[in-house]
Amino acid sequence: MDKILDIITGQVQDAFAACGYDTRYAQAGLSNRPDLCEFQCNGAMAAAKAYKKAPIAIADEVVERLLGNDMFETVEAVKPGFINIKLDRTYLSQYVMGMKLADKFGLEPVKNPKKIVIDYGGANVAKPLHVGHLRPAIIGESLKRINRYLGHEVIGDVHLGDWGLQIGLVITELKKRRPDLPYFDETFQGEYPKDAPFTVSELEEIYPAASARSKEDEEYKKEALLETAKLQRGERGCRAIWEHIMAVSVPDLKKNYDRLHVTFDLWKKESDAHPYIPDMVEKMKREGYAYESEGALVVDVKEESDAKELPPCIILKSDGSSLYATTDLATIVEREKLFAPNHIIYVTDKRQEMYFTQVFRTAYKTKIAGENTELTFVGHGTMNGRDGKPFKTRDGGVMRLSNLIADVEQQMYKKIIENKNQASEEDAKEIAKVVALSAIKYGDLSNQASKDYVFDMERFTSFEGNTGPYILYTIVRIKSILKRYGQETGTSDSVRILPATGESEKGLLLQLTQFAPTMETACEELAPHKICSYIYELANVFNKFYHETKILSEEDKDRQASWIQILLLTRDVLETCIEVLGFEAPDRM
RNA sequence: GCAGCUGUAGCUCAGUGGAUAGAGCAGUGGUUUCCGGUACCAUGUGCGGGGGUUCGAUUCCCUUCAGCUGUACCA
Repeated sequence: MDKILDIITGQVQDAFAACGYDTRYAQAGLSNRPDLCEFQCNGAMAAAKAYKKAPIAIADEVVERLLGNDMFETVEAVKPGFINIKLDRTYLSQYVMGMKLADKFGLEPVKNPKKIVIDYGGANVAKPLHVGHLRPAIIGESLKRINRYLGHEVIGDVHLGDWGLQIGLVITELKKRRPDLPYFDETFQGEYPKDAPFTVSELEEIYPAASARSKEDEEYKKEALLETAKLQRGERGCRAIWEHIMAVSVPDLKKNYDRLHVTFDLWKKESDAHPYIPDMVEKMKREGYAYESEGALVVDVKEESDAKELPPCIILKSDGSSLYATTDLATIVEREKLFAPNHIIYVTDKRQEMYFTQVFRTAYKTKIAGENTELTFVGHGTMNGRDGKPFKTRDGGVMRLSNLIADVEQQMYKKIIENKNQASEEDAKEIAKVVALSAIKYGDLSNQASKDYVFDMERFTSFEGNTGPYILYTIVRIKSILKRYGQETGTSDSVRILPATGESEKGLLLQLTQFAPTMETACEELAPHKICSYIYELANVFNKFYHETKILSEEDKDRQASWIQILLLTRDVLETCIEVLGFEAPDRM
């Protein structure tokens, strides 16, 4: 379906053209003065200079042409030169009916579907997921769903960190604690044990301990670097420990991501890029891109236009081992080979922006990434506590993701129990999980990804205000009415939407028409928060309508049936939106 | 030092080259038979400061102040 704004703009363009004005002045937009109109065109003011006429005179001429167009209820020129438009109610109701019958509510699939890889895990094996992993997971998941909804082919990749220093640290610490293990005996020739010498929780304790010690103890850190290099060279004992770490850690990570309804199509990891490294490095050297500097192998990425000094991109450390950039670049090699994507999107902390600038430039310069492979960095801000500082536990430690989720679920459970709407305690627990997820995800996604935000448990779990639970509440309320009415699905032959009578009803219909443009914008700008503000508005305008309209007791059955259709559409649009945001609504709460 | 980001109401956040800059929370006061009142309605001396471009700037440019972040072998 054509978008309503495009249709209006088309009409206005015709009018501009008929008056002898350039149609580029005819762009219509949503009104920023809802008290005056629904749509507006400001082009007369811009045109005034070019045509040396008073803006209001131009607006008057154009309006003259638009009067009598049955698409519009009113069209008027207002000083200094605004053209204000209200949509005809019959036209609007027909348009909304069209939305209801169309696939995806009339959203046109993208003309050129792209193959997109989204890299948004950022999790490291051997480390539990903590609150810092929340944002990339939530944002990336939503970007994946949005792009997919628009018709792109999207591959979500967790891209685990399993090849860096953190593994060396774990090996080193394990060696200190259990020197007797066969992995550390270089003369050992037999088979290593099948079971890991640690559990998940032990592993989760080992890493932080090792990390802390390496910051104080130079020798210890050197050893860890050595072990990392050994692992990357494929040394048997290190390799075996690495396998144990993977076996213990990956299922646990999956479990935690599942809990967030974050799913990946690929569980690739840094080590998967390892086989591509030698050839890649060789090629960079051969073609003259890479050279040795201060012992390391680097590629220059400076450009004339740079306002600041950009350090070269380090391809290999001076000890010959690979690092973050090595595997990221080799991963691009792999992705080009396996998928030949049009676009790779990285969702990580915004503090890594400069690093990704280096990697992207290196990738293009060395032709690892083709000219048609777009590389995009989506940097997200930090989740802070109420004090405005990075979110911590009460004693100042790093908050585990699972604990955070459990806290929110607990909070929701308390609220839901108070309602006494649930059949059983079991139901209440299930519902609490669903609502808690909406609180966490909506709380995150309703902020611009690039900005820091404050995680406020009280606010996010509230059923009032701009929150996930409020959105869910609205959906549940609609479902409840539909259930009582006895129609929870719409069949195409029953769709009849009458022209709106009240203002709140018209407002609801108008808001519904903005579904497609909102989705498109959110996709283009990689901005899930725009969907949040859209559904928040939609929920508001629905609740206003609901409050003014007694649906179930309406005696005019045609009118009532029409309202039911609007309710069905509103419910479906809301549910589609939260689906692409990455959460769902219960049937009651 | 250099570079980048941020600065909007008491708090948390939207927003746009245009007409009176919006929400939520908190506060206050309301809402005939309530389809879920976890709702709805009313109520607000705010775009860090200063220049510039423009018919028009919170939005674009310059400058200045404040906070945060980054700045070669961590990821």
